[in-house]
Amino acid sequence: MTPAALRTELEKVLESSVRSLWGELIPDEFQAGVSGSDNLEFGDLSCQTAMKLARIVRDNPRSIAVKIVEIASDRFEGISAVKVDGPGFINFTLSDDYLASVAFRLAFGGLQPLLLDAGRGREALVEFVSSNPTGPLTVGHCRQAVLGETISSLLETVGWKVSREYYFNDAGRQMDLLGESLAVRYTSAQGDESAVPESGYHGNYILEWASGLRALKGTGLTWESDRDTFIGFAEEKAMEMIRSDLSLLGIEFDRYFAESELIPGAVTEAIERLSRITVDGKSLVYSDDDGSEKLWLRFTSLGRPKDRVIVRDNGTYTYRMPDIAYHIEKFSRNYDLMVDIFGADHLDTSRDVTTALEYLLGTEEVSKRLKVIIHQFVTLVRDGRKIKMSTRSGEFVTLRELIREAGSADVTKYLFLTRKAEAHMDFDLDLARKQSSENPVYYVQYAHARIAGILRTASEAGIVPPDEFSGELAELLNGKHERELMRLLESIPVEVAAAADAMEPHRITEILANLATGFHRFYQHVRVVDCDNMDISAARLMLCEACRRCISGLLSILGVNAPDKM
RNA sequence: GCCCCCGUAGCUCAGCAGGAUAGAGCGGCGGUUUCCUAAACCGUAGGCCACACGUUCGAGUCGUGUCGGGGGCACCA
Repeated sequence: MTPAALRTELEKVLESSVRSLWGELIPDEFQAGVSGSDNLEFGDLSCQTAMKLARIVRDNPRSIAVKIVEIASDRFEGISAVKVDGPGFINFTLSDDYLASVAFRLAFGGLQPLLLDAGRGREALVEFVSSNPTGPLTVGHCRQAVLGETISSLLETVGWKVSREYYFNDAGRQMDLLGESLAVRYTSAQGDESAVPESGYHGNYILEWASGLRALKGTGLTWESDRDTFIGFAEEKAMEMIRSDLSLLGIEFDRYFAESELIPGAVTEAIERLSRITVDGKSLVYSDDDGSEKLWLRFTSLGRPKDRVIVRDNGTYTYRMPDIAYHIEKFSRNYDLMVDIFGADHLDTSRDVTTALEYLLGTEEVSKRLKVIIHQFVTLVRDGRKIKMSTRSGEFVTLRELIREAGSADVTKYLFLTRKAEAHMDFDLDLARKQSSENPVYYVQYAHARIAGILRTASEAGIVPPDEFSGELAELLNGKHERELMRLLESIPVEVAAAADAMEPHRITEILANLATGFHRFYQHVRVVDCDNMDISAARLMLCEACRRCISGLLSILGVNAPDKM
């Protein structure tokens, strides 16, 4: 039985007991929740349902709890003791046999087979980074890249089939500016910056592109007659740069989706669909009376704060419109779940897009299938001071520089994932560089390396973990420290599934830290390799292996190495 | 102007669908290595969970308001 199944089973037994006791008093939606207890004296699992039932069945919670336990107690599986405590908590103690069997399964099959198969057979599309090809990725993109990748692999771990997609704008004004910035650098022999348009791109990487372009095409190109060459070359170089930045984090996208694929067909169609919708007798799309091509979307009729321009005077689209078309396209691909990961600067836009989609596709459809995660920005801290960043001016810290300064991609990824997405984050470079106990990555990796060391020593001593589960194995592990560790291991699949469900990867770093602490404590109190007690050594070795596989499995969700030596 | 996030130990932050005595790391103080990695472990001090009101058997958690801090938003994307 998996930890998830045990809890579900327990809840079912409790629910059916409650219904058989109080029948029609109990509402249809009633559920008996079982959760972990944080205090050992209250057992391993706990149910608070008696308190919630007090008012419905007009009895005191304690006597309700006692009644439930009386009729249900012989139907609990994997439970060795049930007790009513305090005001009416029902507390369960997990049986030694069950705990040892979970550890055994972890040791031999790893974490994944024990996870709730929440995503089985379903497909998800995760869109992230989606930075325009105008230069190297920055610190902000780095946080998003790490979040998106980790959410993707977290979903995969619980059984989803995940596609990672990168949407980029290759058709807008920014690409013109980029091309022009390149043209200026290309034309002036020293790559004189003064001529670069003020709102253009000033980064030094454009100098390298310029000399690359001169090497390839000579010096005869001009911005006036070779616009497409400049823009095309810049885009190609920028995408190269971005892919290589992403590879530093071990990220590969399944698809790069270009905005130009949607223009004009899909966008025109989306505008038509929107203009057919009327709210309070007025079409959602309207134009000014001056005869220009400009079109507005009447967001105020949809409960949004402002109407927005969707087509400019010159016939080009503002950001929102292709994005709406892109989302319609994504919905048509029939994913069960679409996740958008955006920075805080996209909040307003993203809500507009979501609102428009709700009117086009139905509110329920959108809220069921689209999940938008907005993450707050990162501030870099170096020598105790915050660093200012801005992309267009060229004063920014790139993802590449960040990883180099932090010391490794592992540290960078892990530190980003110690905060929840929606919290502002100070990334402390000085802390990242410290190879000491202050740095949480090393704490976890050290636990893994320690276990690997034990396994090496054990194998030299000829001790191997048992290859099948038996009641004797559980008896060998009935010590206090063994039990505590098994209890911790047992809770991990449930917590990982919950983290995946909530799409909150920062919980994984929490779980890892707890697991590392649990193991270090065990290690301190219990000697594993002992040639005078081969049976007990083998059993304890199995526990070590279970820990090791959990740690490496969780680290691999984060894309972080699990070293065998440090 | 509109919107978002945060306010929990000296510092950086967890706290999973409201539950039993509020947690971790770092820093402080005091301990633990004839033994599988001391990058570890154990103990200890340190909290009106910003404030007020409300919802209820019960609030760090939910609601409203106040105060304080951070950030975002334009026919850029």
